[in-house]
Amino acid sequence: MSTSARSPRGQGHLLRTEILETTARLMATVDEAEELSVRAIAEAVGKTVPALYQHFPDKSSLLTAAAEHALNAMGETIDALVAGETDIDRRLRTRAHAFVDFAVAHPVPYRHLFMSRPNPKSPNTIELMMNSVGFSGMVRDLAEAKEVGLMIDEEPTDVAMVFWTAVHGVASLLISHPGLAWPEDLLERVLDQHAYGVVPR
Amino acid sequence: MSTSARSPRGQGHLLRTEILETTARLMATVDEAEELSVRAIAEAVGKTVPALYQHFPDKSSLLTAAAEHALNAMGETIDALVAGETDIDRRLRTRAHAFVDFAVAHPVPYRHLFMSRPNPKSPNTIELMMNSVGFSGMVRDLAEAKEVGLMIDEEPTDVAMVFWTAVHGVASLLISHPGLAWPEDLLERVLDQHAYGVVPR
DNA sequence: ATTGCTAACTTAGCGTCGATAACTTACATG
DNA sequence: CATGTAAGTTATCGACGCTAAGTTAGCAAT
Repeated sequence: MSTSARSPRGQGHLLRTEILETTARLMATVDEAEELSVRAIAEAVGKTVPALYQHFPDKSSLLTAAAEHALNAMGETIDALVAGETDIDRRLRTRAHAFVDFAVAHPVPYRHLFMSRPNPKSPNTIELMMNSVGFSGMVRDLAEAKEVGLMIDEEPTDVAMVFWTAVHGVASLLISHPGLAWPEDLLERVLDQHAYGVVPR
Repeated sequence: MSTSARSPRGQGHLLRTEILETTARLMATVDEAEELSVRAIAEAVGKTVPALYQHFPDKSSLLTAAAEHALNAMGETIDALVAGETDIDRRLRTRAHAFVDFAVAHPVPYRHLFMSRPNPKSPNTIELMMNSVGFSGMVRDLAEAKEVGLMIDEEPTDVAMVFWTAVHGVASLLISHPGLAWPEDLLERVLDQHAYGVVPR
């Protein structure tokens, strides 16, 4: 087994970062996170399997941690996109689109984070999402919309959760069943229905 | 290995039914369909592993076929519930509730059918759902709503897909993250938002 | 009644996997 | 220079999906 050089004393945590980056990279080469074997990851990193288990309690936790990297990147993307947008409605739609775009572009981490059974040894992925994906920003937008009279009198947090539930539904179906004849602009339709409803005004 | 009697000549397909029923039963004892091992299923059936592989090309197809049984049962439940309901709005809400109730009550088959990567060797699960879960009935309801002026001028099939996307989002999140602080009556909120929107009237 | 054919299985085993106990080696510190 | 311990490796366990090859039971034709 060809292994890379050992880290200097006290720098063992460097390996952790390398494991995460390598795993995140390998995720893009596969259809489902679980398809990655610990052995394959270890070989790509240049270490042996037990070396990985010194940094992560089990395979699932490793995959979750690697997927978080991608998630955080999405959070920053959304923040950047929304920063230049003053219109509240546009801001909310931008968030939704960025989220679905991320899911479709990175189905492996998305599926592992939001569509798999949560691993009790890993942090709760929904809380993760709320902290990293600008959920609080979304709540803020909705609160502002309510103040300006653009939203009905509901709790912004509740509306945000309902909103995100639907957006997740879109992402989830697009990922699980690509190539299916979804209505064109499914997301826009979902957003419109959430905004105006289907009962005639 | 204690195996059961061999089927009479030409009745080998009897085993297939028994495998499916046993697998469906075992699914309720586990947190995820993939946790069931082919060996465990074979033992519960009272046959050996290769006997199972004469009826299903691989493990995933076996699990899918077993999950369909439960799905069809749900379809019949929905039909029965809806039959006695004349109000269109109530009928659509009944469908949604029955669907989510099924998902929460049978998370293992639901997850396998709608939240896993589709197996090319198995029938498309979304089409399965559309045929078995009263999707066409839902489209009919929406068309009727449109005729009576209860729904805006949109294609009923498209609206049904958007509608179902959101309902699936609810089911998916309730399953993947139970015990989380979802808004009480999350589904009712989703349905209301779809009906009336969040933009004040 | 015996033989042959084939459906309905079983035996045995391959390669892979996640995980771990037990050992080794390099290095900072006294 | 001795030594403790961080940072790894070696070797292995039990379970898994799957399959090639062998076996047995029952019906059909002679």
